[in-house]
Amino acid sequence: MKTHTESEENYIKALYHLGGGLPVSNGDLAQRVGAKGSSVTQAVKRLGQKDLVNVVPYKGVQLTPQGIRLAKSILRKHRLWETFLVDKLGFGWDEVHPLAEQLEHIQSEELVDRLFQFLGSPKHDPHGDPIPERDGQMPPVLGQPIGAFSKGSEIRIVRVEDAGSEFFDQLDTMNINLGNTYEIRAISAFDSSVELGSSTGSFWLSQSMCANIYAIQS
Amino acid sequence: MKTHTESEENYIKALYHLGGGLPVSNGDLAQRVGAKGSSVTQAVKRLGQKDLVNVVPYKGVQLTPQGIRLAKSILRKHRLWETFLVDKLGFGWDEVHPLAEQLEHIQSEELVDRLFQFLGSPKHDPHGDPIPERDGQMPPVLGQPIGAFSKGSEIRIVRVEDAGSEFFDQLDTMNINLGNTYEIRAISAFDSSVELGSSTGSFWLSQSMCANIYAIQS
DNA sequence: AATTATTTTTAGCTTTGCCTAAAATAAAAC
DNA sequence: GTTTTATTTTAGGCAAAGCTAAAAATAATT
Ligand SMILES: [Mn+2]
Ligand SMILES: [Mn+2]
Ligand SMILES: [Mn+2]
Ligand SMILES: [Mn+2]
Repeated sequence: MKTHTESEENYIKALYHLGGGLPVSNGDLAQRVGAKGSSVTQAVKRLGQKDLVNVVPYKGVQLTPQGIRLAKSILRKHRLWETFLVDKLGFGWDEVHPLAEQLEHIQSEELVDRLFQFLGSPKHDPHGDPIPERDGQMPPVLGQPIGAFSKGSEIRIVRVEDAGSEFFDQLDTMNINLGNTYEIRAISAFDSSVELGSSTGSFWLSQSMCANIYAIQS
Repeated sequence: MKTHTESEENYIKALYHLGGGLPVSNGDLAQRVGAKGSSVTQAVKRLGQKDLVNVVPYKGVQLTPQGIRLAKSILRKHRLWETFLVDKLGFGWDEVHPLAEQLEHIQSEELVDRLFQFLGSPKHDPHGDPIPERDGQMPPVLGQPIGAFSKGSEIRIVRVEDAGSEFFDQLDTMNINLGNTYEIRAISAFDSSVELGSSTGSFWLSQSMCANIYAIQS
């Protein structure tokens, strides 16, 4: 198991996020990692030499099985650190991403294993995203967008999309957290907004908000 | 408050360790960071441009006040992470240094502050080394080498030198830990080894071991 | 003081990783 | 089926960070 640079790991993670094993275009990758297309061209060339990706010029880049393994191990670290930051250090879930972006590159199998144990062997991170297992297996991606439920459903929030800090601020303002349960009281025929009810009252959620909040029947 | 590369930070930390603010020779610095002299020459030139050091060619390199501030902040992070790894994740004190060497470069004031709190505002790390305060103040460097105490003294182990993994292994084998208390039962006139006694029995410590273990009268 | 030995710097090269601008290719429009 | 547009790759630069080998400066010995 070789050692990789931070840049390389960020490319691998971006590729996994965009394609999950399928080919990704130069442009999309450039956008994701925040670099110019020309930089991406040479970056993936280097990754190809390390057998982490397959490159077909003008066509696209694709993770190899080893690349996928690496991507998952980085994602595992990222989400474990996010869990640590929120559960143990009390960070807000909107603050942890950039920090995990750094911490995910710390190299130590032992550290990851111990962190995993210390956190109580979590299956999902503070946003409800699945934390890859040690062997690469992925826990289920939980929930459906709130808009998918019908009136009268009892639901529990299990996941939120990473839709930017304004979105997280809105969640905090509305006191919406993972684990909260609501009843779907009404669905607007006009703008598809949804009225959620709980013991403490009820409130309306815009269609945009609903699309980024995932729940399961409870 | 600019952002620095990992390499730069390692140079700054090495300079602080070697000179603590006083001039350091190119050779000593090269040895410490594990690079060749020529690499060091340009590295310190870069650091000089950032006003972190003063360089006098052929004479030596010296940390500026800003350099010292930075060095302390890195040391603070290093020792806080070591404390985390030992206290919370159960690592042995011989294993944590290389990991802290990576973690010390994570950039976030907020993270350091929260970690500090989470660990119970520690003043010393798992080896008994002082953890710099937020403002740069240094807690006292505790203890004297065991060889400095006289027969009959009641002592408590408060610090150990970082003298390599074999040293730590020996400590573990002998079950010597920070906080342990002993009575000095005898001091060999032949080889300066020391007999330490406790409720569970007694044992002899070589002069080399004694020189790397620090204690206070208790 | 002159010579030798050590240390430090310079010069020149390499790799990673990013950039801009120009050329080449693929996709879309006419 | 050309022509135009968009995407991708090449070419050429630059900075950080390391290296080796040669030159220069300092320190140590005769
Ligand atoms: Mn990252
Ligand atoms: Mn997450
Ligand atoms: Mn380090
Ligand atoms: Mn320490």
